[in-house]
Amino acid sequence: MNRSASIKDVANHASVAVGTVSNVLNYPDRVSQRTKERVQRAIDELGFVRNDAARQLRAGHSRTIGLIVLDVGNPFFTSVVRAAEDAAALLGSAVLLGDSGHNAGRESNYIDLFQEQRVQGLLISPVGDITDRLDLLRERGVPTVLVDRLADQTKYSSVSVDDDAGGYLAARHLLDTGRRRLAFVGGPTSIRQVADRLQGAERAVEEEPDATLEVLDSDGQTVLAGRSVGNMLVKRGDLPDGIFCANDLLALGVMQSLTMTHTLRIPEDIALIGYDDIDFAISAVVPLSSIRQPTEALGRTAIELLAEELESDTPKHRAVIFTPELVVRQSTAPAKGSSAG
Amino acid sequence: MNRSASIKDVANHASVAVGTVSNVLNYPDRVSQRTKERVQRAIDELGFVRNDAARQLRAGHSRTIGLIVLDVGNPFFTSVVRAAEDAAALLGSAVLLGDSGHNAGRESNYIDLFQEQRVQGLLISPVGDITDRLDLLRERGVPTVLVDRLADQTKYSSVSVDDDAGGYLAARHLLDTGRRRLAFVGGPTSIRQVADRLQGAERAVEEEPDATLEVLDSDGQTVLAGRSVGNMLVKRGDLPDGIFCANDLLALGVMQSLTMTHTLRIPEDIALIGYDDIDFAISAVVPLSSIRQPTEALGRTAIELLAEELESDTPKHRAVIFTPELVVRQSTAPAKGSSAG
DNA sequence: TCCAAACTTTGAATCGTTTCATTGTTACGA
DNA sequence: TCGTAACAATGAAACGATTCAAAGTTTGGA
Repeated sequence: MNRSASIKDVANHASVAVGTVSNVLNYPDRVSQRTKERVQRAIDELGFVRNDAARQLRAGHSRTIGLIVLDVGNPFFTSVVRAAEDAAALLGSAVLLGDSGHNAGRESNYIDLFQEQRVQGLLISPVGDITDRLDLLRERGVPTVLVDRLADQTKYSSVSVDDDAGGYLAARHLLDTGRRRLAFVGGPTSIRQVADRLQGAERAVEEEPDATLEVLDSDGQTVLAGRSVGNMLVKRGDLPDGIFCANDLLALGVMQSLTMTHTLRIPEDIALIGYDDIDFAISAVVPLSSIRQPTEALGRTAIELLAEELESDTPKHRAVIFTPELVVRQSTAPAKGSSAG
Repeated sequence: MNRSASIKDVANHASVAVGTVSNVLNYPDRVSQRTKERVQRAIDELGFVRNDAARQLRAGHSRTIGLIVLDVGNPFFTSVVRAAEDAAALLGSAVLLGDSGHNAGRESNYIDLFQEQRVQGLLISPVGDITDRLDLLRERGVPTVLVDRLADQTKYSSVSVDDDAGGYLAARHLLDTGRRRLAFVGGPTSIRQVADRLQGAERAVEEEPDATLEVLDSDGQTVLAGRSVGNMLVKRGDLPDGIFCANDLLALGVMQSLTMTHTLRIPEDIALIGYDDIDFAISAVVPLSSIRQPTEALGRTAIELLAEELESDTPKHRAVIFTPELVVRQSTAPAKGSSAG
């Protein structure tokens, strides 16, 4: 209804010039105590709130950073988002969050929106290969940092996690606790993350001459898919003694089907390790060992890399790759008296 | 680096007036085909992108709606957010998302930010009682709709879910499937939602003279808390034949501890029903019956109520209360030949 | 050929803030 | 009393898009 108060209204009400009000807001040291108080009172009485659009128009840029993730519902991204928000707050910037939901159309809409908002920069976990679009952004002076995706380092900075190392960690842990007949359960290896984790696991297994690794395909990355694989194993017999699942949901499914038999025990008969360390991992029937990704570091570092690009004019990009972390719980406790290492 | 192109640059490049460029963008029908094409070419060549700050300054308001939720990681809110975004898109507005994380400070920061952004309106699931703050917003002409919280209808519109009805649904379902010795497992009843669900359950139990309801307090709303309660029950003996948990995590915990004994069967010996219908409910060892909240409807309706307030000058508020829905799965299958209803 | 109506295009004014050159004020030593 | 340095306050210009009254152009009937 009644248009909100402007800096001009405040100036009139306090009987000062608009420039003075602006100084009170932005450079309090330049203003005398008396004036400051008078202006402050006017601000309070009128309930004045800065109009960010006008600020931004004058400044030529906003104080916001765009962040587009593939799925806010995914704990991995939720955690990244939170860390990014906190890191951005330290720089005095706010984060505009967009959820593409793995949908290129939504992703594109958010990029449009953020461009119109003149965000300072963009953090994005892209749906597909949108380097063309990002190249354009770069030309327009919108620096971009790729999240959870390795980038052409001559063009972009990026933060990602070394999935090969994660796979190695998981398999190595199974081997270290005495297991030798390993199985890898994962969705289609066309998913880069799955392929990398498998590759890392193979690398570990090759270090032990007497160890083997069987690859079991799963129909998706869900609890139900894991349960099918588990049921298949139980029916088939000839069980592995250590199972590495490409994510925790699969692992929980496998755990359900194995424990449902009431004859197989975890970890005594079969050790089980997942990936992602979701909240549920610790509360599984048998607490699930897992590989934790440093999500907070991802979010924080993404903002820091963006800040670097904003500060320097020399376009020097960096690809920061984090190493995931092994989280040991009961599901991989050593089988026999062998030392836990 | 190179300041991005303005509408003036486009006008020069196409040899037309700025007003014409604006018309091409906003009222294409007013512009001749020839001119339109010329302007469009200039736009493409210069890579012109509208400056939203300038638009907004002129328009006096933004085309964004603020949405502050308690926890984006919570599937309940994730779903609400998504629905709100889609509904807002239909109105040509974008949603600015803020995650208060149950923290009043963060919440306040977001309100400040959104006010500076001159959002058209605010949807909020408030941390505590911030009606003072919201009253101020209302005076300043920022309509607010409360989400998942019943509001003073003379002042605000709100969307919420009837937890009493949900509790009734759950308990009634246990009774309908032949159970008579019921137990309610929930965190502190100081949480309104928990208290309401319990109250609804009590209402249902009172309808059956031979039914009883035992209330079991839990230490929080987690899987682990549920497991403690389950373990306690198993140790104690004298088991109920139907358990209603105030949320699915508790129910999954209870399920774990009961099935771990390998002597109790769900649903034959004890039926179990949760609340929220999280993704995991369907993939539990025994698929979990639950109460589903209409999250999409919540998000959509919140936006619609806001739109109503924006359109009419008469401040007429509405409190829309949704009724949750029973989702029957195996965990509450009828105990004995009794008809499933 | 002329006129009026319909259609196009123009460009100055406006939104609210920040910036900054200019003007005004104060304090103090000479 | 004067001069000047330090400090305060002023207000016009600028940012980029939209609006709208006014001016310009086209069309077609008389």
